[in-house]
Amino acid sequence: MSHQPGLARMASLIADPAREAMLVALAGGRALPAGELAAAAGVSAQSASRHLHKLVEGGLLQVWSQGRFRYYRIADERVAAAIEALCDLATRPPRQRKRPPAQLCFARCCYDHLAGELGVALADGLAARGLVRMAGQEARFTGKGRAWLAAQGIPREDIALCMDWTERRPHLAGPGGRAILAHLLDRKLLRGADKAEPRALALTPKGRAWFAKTLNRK
Amino acid sequence: MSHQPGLARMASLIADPAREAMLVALAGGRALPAGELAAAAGVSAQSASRHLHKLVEGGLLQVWSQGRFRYYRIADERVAAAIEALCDLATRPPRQRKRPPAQLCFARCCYDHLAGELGVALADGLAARGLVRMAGQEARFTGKGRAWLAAQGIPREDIALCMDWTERRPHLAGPGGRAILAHLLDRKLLRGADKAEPRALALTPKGRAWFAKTLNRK
DNA sequence: GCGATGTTTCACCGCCGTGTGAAATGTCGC
DNA sequence: GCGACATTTCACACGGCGGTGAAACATCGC
Repeated sequence: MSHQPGLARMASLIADPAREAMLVALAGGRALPAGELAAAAGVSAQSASRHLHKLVEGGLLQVWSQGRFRYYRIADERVAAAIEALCDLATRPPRQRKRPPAQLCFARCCYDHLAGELGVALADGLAARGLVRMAGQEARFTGKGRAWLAAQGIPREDIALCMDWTERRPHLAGPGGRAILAHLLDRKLLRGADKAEPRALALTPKGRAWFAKTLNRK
Repeated sequence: MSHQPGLARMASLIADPAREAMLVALAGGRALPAGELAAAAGVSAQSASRHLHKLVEGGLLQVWSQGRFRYYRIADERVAAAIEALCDLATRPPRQRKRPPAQLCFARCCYDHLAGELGVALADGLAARGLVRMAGQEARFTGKGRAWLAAQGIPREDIALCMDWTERRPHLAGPGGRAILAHLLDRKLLRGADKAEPRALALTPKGRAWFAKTLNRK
């Protein structure tokens, strides 16, 4: 548990509306005196002074005294990059929903077989146990695999590989993949996760136990 | 003054030690249940629940219910990028001093002429007033420029351009640049800014007035 | 020198956010 | 169904942080 206390500390420096306004005002790279920054942030000179002191102490700003003026500026490009990244986050709502719901990432139907994290994990687990052999775009059950199918009561069919949309790794498809998904649904190891999203699948309690046994056992 | 209140809001979401620990624990991309995140952050389950709720509401995390467990994960790559940028900031101290002091950025001697922001501003200002014509790596005084030199009492010399180290833009160099700097120092419009840094220059009060007049007037 | 201006320091107050304990909700194993 | 477990909700008290006013400090123009 090696903490990185600095992360929260840096964030807390930006987490104030007045300091945010100052940093945004300085984002162009120009140096501005304390008074202008106070006006930009809409706070009194005293408040601004303390805010600026904190930002300098935290290494976000550099200060440069010139006569009775004190010019503040962004310390370096990394500070600007962090501010930009947070700005990107803050103005993100439109894209926020573009990402597929987490349910679809975890487990879903891909045409007629199991995809998502669970589908990839199943393919990996069966391969790790030597039940399936994967080579390039091809896959087939080994002898052990055929015995396992029989023990599970899953009809033996040819399997293929399908590149996963969210995981970018292959999962089991083809007639064999269809048979496995049918088996999982039939034995109520999987169920529909959401009425509004018919492709999303969720594990049942029995299903979790089955996957734990199937994937974890050496 | 178009605020971007979201920036401070996003930062405040990260600005808590417990939430920082949670985000760091999730930074690998894996999804973890609330209990594990509570343990990772070293807080009680109630506190963790509220922290996680805030992170989800703020769009930093996505939650996915599976039975009595609730799995949380980083919402998307942009969140990860922002966290990484802040982490970069937090672990930056060694490099912090690598950047040239602000004094050197503002005004300094470059061999024998004026460089830094002030040098670039002077070159731009003279060009904008039609006193200097810049073309590629070449520069020369115009007729108006020669009159201005005479009025200032600066001897007329050929000028060259020098690419600025910090500004990445050209400033005036060569014999003319040297004469200008000598004039500015001689009339006490500029002075040494720091004993420890002989190249750093600072404006005197008179110098500020002179630059304001020289640069701002149409 | 003097007043004016830009900036900082100090002490005080109010508020928001967090931790905590008790209790409610939803889900699993039996 | 019942107890166990993971998680959430609620109400409350504490602490820290920011805003404000008064005053000190530094510098410029004259």
